[in-house]
Amino acid sequence: MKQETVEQIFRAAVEIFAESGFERAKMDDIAQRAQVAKGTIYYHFKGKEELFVALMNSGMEKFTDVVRRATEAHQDPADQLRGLLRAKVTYLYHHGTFAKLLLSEVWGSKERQQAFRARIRDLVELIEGVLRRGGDSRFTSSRDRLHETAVAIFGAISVTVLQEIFRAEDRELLEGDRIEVMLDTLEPLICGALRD
Amino acid sequence: MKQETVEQIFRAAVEIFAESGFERAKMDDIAQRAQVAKGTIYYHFKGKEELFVALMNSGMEKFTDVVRRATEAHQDPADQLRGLLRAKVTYLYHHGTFAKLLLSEVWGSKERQQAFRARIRDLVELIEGVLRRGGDSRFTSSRDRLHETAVAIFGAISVTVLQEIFRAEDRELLEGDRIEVMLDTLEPLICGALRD
Amino acid sequence: MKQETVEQIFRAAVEIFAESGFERAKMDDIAQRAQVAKGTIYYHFKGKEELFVALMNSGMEKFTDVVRRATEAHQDPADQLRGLLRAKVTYLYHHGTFAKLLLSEVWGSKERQQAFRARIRDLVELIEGVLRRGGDSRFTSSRDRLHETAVAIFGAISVTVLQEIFRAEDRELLEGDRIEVMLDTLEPLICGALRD
Amino acid sequence: MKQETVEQIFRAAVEIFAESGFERAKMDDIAQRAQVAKGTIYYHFKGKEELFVALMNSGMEKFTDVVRRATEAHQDPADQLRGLLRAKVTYLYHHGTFAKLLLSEVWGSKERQQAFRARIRDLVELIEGVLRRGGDSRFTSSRDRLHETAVAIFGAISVTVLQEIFRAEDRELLEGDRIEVMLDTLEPLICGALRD
DNA sequence: GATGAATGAGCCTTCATTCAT
DNA sequence: AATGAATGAAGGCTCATTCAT
Repeated sequence: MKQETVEQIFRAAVEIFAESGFERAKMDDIAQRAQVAKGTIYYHFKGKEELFVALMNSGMEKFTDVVRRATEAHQDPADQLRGLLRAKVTYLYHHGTFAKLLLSEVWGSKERQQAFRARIRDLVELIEGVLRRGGDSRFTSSRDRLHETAVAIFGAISVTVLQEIFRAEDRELLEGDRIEVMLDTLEPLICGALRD
Repeated sequence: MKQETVEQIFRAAVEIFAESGFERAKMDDIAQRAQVAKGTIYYHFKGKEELFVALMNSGMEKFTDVVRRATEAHQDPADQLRGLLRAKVTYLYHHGTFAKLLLSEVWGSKERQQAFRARIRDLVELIEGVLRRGGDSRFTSSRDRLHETAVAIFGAISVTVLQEIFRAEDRELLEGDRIEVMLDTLEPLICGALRD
Repeated sequence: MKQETVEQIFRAAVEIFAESGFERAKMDDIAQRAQVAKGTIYYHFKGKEELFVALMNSGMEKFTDVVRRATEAHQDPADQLRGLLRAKVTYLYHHGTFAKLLLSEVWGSKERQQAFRARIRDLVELIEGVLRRGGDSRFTSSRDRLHETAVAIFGAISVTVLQEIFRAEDRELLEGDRIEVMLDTLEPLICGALRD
Repeated sequence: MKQETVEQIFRAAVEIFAESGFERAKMDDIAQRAQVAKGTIYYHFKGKEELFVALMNSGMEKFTDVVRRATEAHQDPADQLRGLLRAKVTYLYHHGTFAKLLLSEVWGSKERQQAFRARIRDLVELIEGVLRRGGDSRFTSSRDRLHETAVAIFGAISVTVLQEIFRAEDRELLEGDRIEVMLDTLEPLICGALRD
């Protein structure tokens, strides 16, 4: 069993889905990009939906892992938050194709999207955990709104990176130092959450 | 010329588009909900795309107006920011259908979506303006990252409200006081932007 | 609303379904034969299945009506049975396309086929009624097996006609007097049912 | 050369074909039920069609043999007819899966189906032979319609049994004495053919 | 202004068959 | 002998759009 084939399909699928969104993405295009016959996709995945879900789960898992590791590399909650921030921004900026999917295909009531949101919750909880540990060592008035705060931070980061990605696409270049600009922008905003 | 007919179509379209997203929304359904023949829609709009764009422009205009008025009702930048925040949160929470569209249909490279992003820029610039006025009165290191900060704030607010909307839908109720919770959560985060 | 279009589709569908059976029949072919766009079929019928069922119901209704009228034209049970026999044989022989469907698409457990069988039951009950009236006037040992007898008669007639139809197709001609041969063959067999 | 493998495929194929009919039957399902890889089927049979034909021939052969033996066990034509009747009814009732195929896959103009009909002709000729011998001993007006009569008898028996099978499936039980009921029903009908 | 029947390109999915191992 | 991954032609169904009335 060529694990390779599945890999090819996976890679092609991320690209096509990201370029066109779930609805407009054509199985034909995915097959073509993967250099595989259309039937081959259906040999490995039950259908478009399943392929997408598999993709998202795998993507979110990788993403969350990277962010989690960057977080756990530090002890101090403030450092953790900064590590998390940098990891998330960097990852999303360098996986623009995934970043677009992240914000465009989550919303909606279909199962697929609900499953997606469930995976995002893991990430939000990661943020929440850091905030909680940060808040323990000091007094925090928002102790009971940690979850909401984590969501807001998640949104701030995601939207900021996405907007930078579109900016870069318009100018047809990805500047490395834009990451630093985003970090400088987001850090004060977000780290305020530990001080309140 | 019945302006009424166009109104009916408009109202139906917002609902259908919000329920299903642009791609899944069917002209048939819009026609049915508007109690109009399908051909009638095409008599008034060039096509699905145009109908959607018209909708978005009108929606964004109303939305931006409300937020702008709430901002300009105050003098002090901090009050302005708080006013803007409350207005945006309240509006989005009460126009969940519009809120969903806002975050799900902006991303993508199609003209329609780019046009949409252009309208969002107005809103972001509104935020940016407040930040600028707030920063003028003090020294701010992020003076040159006002735009990025505004985007981040926009994202934080939008995602927070959207997540609350889904939460409410899961529990099948819209609690009024959730707005206060969101405000309490977002205010410290966002207003930090004035203090940095 | 052109009732005509539906008629065209109907006529084309009977032909195609009869030629190829339900499974092999292609919507494309039906559309082509009906000189209608494929979408038009779907505008009038929910799908292949529904089209087929509509067809069958309409076909069986017409068929049963003809047979019923031929039966009720007589008073004496024996005459009724002969009338029924002649009507059924003649109708099936002249509607070979329908006759084929009758025996090839009834068997199977799908809903469609069960619905079909339900319609056949009407016909069988018609036969059963004649047998009952015929049996009342004499003593009949098979009084309690009237239904089974009716089914057997139904089978004898249907299979006989169908075999003649294939015979005719092989020889590429439909001989009118074959009907008389079939009647002469079936009458003694079937009318025996009244005498037992 | 494992004859066993072919046996497994054969057994699985009968089941699947009977459950779904030729068209809906999937090679995948046959392979799965036979606990064999799909390729294996193609190693032993040229394709779906050939597999089915092999099946039908083998099935019809077995069936005809049973019926023939039951017929030849008697001397008197009337006894032969009764023996034939009992054998056919019993066999079909106990091989419901085969019985369904018998009536659903014969009709149609495809080679496969014509080949099938040729095999059925053997059976019909068996009946015809009995009738001829029966008629020899007496005077029979239907002497020249023996073939047609045999076909009618074939149809009466087959349809009756099939209808009983479906009845049994609906009630989810196979009653042994239903066979006697069918025999009691069919005997008078059929044996009349000898007396006319 | 409004209608709704008709259109047909487009897309997802199925499945018999092949073939390298 | 047997396998099962890969294939691709085929077919059912959708839906935005058109147009005669």
